[in-house]
Amino acid sequence: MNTARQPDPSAAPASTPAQAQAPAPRGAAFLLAQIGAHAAGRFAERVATLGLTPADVGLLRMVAGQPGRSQRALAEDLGVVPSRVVALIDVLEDKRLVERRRSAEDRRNYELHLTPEGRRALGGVSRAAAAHEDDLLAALDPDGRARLLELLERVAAQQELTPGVHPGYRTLAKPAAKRKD
Amino acid sequence: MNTARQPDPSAAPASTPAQAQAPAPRGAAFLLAQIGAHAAGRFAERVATLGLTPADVGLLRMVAGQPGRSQRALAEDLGVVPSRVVALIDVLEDKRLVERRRSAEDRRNYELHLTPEGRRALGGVSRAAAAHEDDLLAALDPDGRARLLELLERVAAQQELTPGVHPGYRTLAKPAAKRKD
DNA sequence: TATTGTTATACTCTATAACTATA
DNA sequence: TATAGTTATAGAGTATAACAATA
Repeated sequence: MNTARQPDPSAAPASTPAQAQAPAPRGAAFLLAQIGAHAAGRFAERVATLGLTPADVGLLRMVAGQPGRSQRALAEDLGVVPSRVVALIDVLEDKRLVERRRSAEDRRNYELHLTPEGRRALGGVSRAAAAHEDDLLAALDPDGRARLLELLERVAAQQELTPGVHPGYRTLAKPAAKRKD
Repeated sequence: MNTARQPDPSAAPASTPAQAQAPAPRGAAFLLAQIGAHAAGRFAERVATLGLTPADVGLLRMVAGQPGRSQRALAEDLGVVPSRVVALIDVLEDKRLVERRRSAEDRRNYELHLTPEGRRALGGVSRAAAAHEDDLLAALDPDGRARLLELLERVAAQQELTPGVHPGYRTLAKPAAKRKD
């Protein structure tokens, strides 16, 4: 679906002083953000063919990894407000991928479990993720991929990123400069 | 901020096939998306202290790199609709960072230029970006950073990502599964 | 008639806060 | 009174499409 894409280098600027300042950021941080957004977008396209959003996938994985958690616990892990988990789980329950079971111990909360269909869906996701990985890293041979993985793992650990949870659930860019005129 | 974190293997589902399937994605593609979103968020926080959003920064850089472009040309480069560029430039013009000048050749369009203040702001952004890079890659020594950069550049090139433009302007996650019930 | 830029409108997503049911 | 979950409401952000000025 995303077709138009040529950078159009024909319209190159001749000689601008600002050109020397910040024409295009070429640091690793920028590349990480750029490639990361690209990767997220491509992954979203892939799982969309399975009828899922990236958020759905994250929830499915979380429920699969820790069955029986409450919605509130999930909300905390994801860094979102409980009401949002309601909507997310509603979708998955409508699709019969996740089940709400009233807790016997404390009947206020639910225990979330995957249905057999949910497990099947997660299998499809795994295949999509593998294909995604392969496409995204097509530029690198197995050795290059291993080196990249190792470097990324070090960065993620130092930045204290929760394994398996990416911050796409929280609102990223906050208001920044709220002008009052 | 995210405190609770134990995977709680005690609650292990004994024999759930899904557990072996996808508890937490640990591939490079996922890490790229995770770290990328994290990096984007941190960068947004930094430039917010300068009164700018990441979108503002991208526009400023683009105008600096190729002064005199029209809004429509910018819209095409960014992959957004022209009406959005109006709003983006409005903000920058209100802040006196960018100037609209009527083109003499074709009075329908504007030529966009940075003001001196705009150049100053971009200098601040460069400093913020450098600090950001340093913080983000604190886990790596200069050699590790160089290796990471080289790997990322190869991936970006193969994926045909436009240098200096990240896809944060377009709507990323599309509706996916629009149910009709 | 075609094109640049603008404005008006609608839609989607998300958080806030009030509400219910259990404890 | 406190907590898990739900619902209602409002706000921000964005695309679509109609519009004005110029070519």
